[in-house]
Amino acid sequence: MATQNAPRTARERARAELTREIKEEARRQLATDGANGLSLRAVSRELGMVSSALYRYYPSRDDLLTALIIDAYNALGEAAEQAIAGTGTGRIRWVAACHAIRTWAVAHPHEYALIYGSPVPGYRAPEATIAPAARVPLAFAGVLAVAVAVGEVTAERILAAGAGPAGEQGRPGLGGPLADQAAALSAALARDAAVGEATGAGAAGRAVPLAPEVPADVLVRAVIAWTQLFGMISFELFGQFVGSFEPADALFDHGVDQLAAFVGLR
Amino acid sequence: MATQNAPRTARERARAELTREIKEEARRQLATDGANGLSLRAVSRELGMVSSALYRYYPSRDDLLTALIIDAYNALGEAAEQAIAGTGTGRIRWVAACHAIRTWAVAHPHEYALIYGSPVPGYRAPEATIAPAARVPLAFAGVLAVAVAVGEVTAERILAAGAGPAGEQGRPGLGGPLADQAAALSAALARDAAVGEATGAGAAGRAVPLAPEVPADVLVRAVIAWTQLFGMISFELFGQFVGSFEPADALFDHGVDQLAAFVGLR
DNA sequence: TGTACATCAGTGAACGCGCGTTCACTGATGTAC
DNA sequence: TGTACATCAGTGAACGCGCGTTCACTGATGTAC
Repeated sequence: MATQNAPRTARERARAELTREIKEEARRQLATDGANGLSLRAVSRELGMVSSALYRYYPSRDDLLTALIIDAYNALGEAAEQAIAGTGTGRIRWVAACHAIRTWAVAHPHEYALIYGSPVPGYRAPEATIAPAARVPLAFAGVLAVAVAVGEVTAERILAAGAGPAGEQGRPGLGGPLADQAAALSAALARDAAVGEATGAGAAGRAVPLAPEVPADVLVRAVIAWTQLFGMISFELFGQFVGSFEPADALFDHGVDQLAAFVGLR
Repeated sequence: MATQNAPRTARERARAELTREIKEEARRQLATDGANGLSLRAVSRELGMVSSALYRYYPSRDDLLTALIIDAYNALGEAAEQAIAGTGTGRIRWVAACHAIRTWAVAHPHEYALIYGSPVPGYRAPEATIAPAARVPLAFAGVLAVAVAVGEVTAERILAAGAGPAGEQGRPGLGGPLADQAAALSAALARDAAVGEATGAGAAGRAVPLAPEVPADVLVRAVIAWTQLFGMISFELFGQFVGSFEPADALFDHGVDQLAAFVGLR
């Protein structure tokens, strides 16, 4: 989508400002009442305007929710991208991205819940959310692609020898001390991986594979690490660690480290 | 808590039956409207009774929700326990539990969301949910404890040599080809692990460590695998895989296998 | 076995509440000439 | 620079809705003697 033009008139400036304030207040309500408790009336009340005035800005409650979702995906995506932007080895960048994601999530637990928690019943995410949602997976895939290109993925963790452009299948061939751990990919899984881990294309149809140079089994390991990252954050934020691993800092640091190694990053 | 006595009188039978029906209908509504949409009025309407009648069974909406949460935890816990009950190596039992958990989650996505999704805002889980919530982690810990006892955890993955009762600390000592992967635990993490991974004691205060014979670093790896398992299931059910790894069967099988190896189970 | 009383399930009306959304309106801001 | 008209932001009243919970009540079921 094209970038918003800078507001020219006073009206446009006021509109941009109020749009910002509406979302800000809505986020505040998200924190106290959750996504289902988000109410146009409450937002307008808090802003000192009449509820019907909000309809000049968002045609319905769901549209406001969509705006919040998009903002959240973008904020998280940007956090990850910025963490990666600095120099460093693939592993350092990977780990930095993981930490940036957690930091954002801990700072914005309700926005995190909005995008990674249980779906809001009755709400169907429109296509406009797809691209922002893809930023995080794309960021990880980018790190991986570079790391593979410059030889920063430990060879012994890539099975099936050459594995080439990872297309058809990554068959055993085994070898190395990690044999049992690095099981061969099933045909179905190799196919999924070949299509591209992190396209995020979703409803819009499958997009191009984004990291075709990354061997399928490395890509699959990255996906596993990706799910672990968000599993850990969700457990932390949603209270599954209460009484055991809390605060979760030490566990998180260790887990991220372990899974970076698991992916093969050095 | 003591087991419910079998109903003696017709009244008691009718009450047990209606209680069951109320929860059944409530679960149905959970599936269509989510936890926040659960309404006593709607439930009673569907059961052909007046809304106030429900208050003979549950003193408030939140109490009904609590009952559903407890049921869900118990159902999931039982699924895991039964999968484990069969004979087999530690690894086979571990993997079977993972699959049983996913199967249940896929079959009951809304109950899964209730217990592992974003917390219901304004709802505070009472203590009665703690024990049922602990069943799954306890089940995994049990598998692990047995596996360690009978020597089914691959030695090279246990660092710090003897590591003994895992109490004080699991210090490096490194060795083996997995050196970089099996990083030393930080002091904080070793302490957490020593207290016991899966007590689930939560608000009730920390319970006894449940697997003191399991080396701390193995326990921590198990926790990492545990978070990965639920991360993968949540991504599948909450729609993060849309367009890429769907259906997620192949990815799930592979991930579970990889992380069982990661834990050290053979 | 039969009666008297206590317990309990379910009724129906009512309370007070907040919600999303529509609509005809007023008055301020912006634009074309 | 000044006027005439068009655009747009915000108002206030109203619509119809569903919710949780309370309360005094009726009538059926269970219990003690």
